[in-house]
Amino acid sequence: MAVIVEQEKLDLVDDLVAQGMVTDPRTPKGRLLAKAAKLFRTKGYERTTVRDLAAAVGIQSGSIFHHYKSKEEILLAMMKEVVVYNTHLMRRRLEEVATTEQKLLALIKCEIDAINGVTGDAMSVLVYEWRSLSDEHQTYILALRSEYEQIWMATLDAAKAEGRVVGDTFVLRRLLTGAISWTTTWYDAKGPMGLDAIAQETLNLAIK
Amino acid sequence: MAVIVEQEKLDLVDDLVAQGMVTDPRTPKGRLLAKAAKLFRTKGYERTTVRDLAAAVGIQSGSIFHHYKSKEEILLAMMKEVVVYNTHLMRRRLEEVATTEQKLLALIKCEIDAINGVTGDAMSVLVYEWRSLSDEHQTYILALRSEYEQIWMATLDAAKAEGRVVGDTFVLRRLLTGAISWTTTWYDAKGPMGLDAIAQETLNLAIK
DNA sequence: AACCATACCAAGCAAGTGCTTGGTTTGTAA
DNA sequence: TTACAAACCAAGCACTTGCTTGGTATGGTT
Repeated sequence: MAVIVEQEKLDLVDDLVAQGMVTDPRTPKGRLLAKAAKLFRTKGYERTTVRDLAAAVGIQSGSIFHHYKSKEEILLAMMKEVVVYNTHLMRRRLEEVATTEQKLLALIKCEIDAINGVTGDAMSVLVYEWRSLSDEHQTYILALRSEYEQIWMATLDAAKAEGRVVGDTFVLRRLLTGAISWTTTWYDAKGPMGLDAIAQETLNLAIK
Repeated sequence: MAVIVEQEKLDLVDDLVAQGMVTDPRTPKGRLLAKAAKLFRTKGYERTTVRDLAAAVGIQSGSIFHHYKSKEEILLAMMKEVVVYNTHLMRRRLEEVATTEQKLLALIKCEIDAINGVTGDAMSVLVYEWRSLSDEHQTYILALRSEYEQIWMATLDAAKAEGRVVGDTFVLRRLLTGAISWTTTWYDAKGPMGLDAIAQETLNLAIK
């Protein structure tokens, strides 16, 4: 089962690579992006120099600019691709379940997975480093995320209509965003609690 | 009533200033610290230069180092003082109520207030810029926060004992931390929803 | 064999960074 | 008036930053 799920993710990556929506992680450019995500997450974007990036992939600092024309473009590409990938993944996962409660759990699982799984580095960067983008790039990423957010709101509103949610769904979504984003700071893959358990506890907060 | 509450805060500041635990905001050093908090929050610590800080308070960049011996020491002092202040404030507020539910609401209100009120700049910096501290200073601030966290855990455990909380209190605290911290990114003082209303919604998530 | 895009190197530049230094002003208290 | 600490200036140093330039190596295609 877990293998099937993982296979689904790989297929999705290949799909998106074929459509030119994300960078192939097996190319030098893709490996640079992955290393950059890891460094930006642990050290922060500003504290990470292009020399750090170059050293991490084993090239000269100037060679970075063969792949990206500026440091900020690396940040932008990273954020763009992680949003695209997780929006597509979420859509697929939603189609696999029927009830509103299951859909809500699916959304929560997706987001917890996104920020603690393979895309965790890029997601953390997306959440915590957006101020390092130029104003126009911030606006661009925000627009990209709007589709993702609409899916969330539709599901929460459905749950509200069924009486499973009390209070304002708008506020609820933002409280959940914070709660889930924050897991990146404390979740320990080697700890006793798995991601599914955390997702279940989060769902318990959201619904009655 | 609001006036009394505000007066209580001012008295607390004076107390802590008298004890040498926080910097008097009416001194040049204190004003520098406040401006630094605002800049660090909006631009980020790394993106804010000592020349930015100096310009904000109207002095030369070199004069910064008369007050603090390094840029990082400003960050450290800011974090230290905001933790001390809010821990003391939380203690006072807890003494004013009796039931566990009231205590929990008091904690939530305190934290939401801390991150969106007068100490909001410094609190946001505390939450989102801790990676810019050296390792030993990170450890130091973490230790400072432990008392604060113990108060939270004691209250959540009491609520759990009363059957008002389901699930693990440890996880609950971290989910709440994230939810509340994140409000800094979306709360709008001019918006329709007040801080008390947000606190109430947050409490509704936490307890049955 | 000729071509060409991809990936990279070696060297360095212009701008900006945190911080230092030696000296000056200002307010306060003896 | 004198004494002195707090607050600040003017100038600049040593270093790091993102990025540029002109060129080279490699592997696949025609």
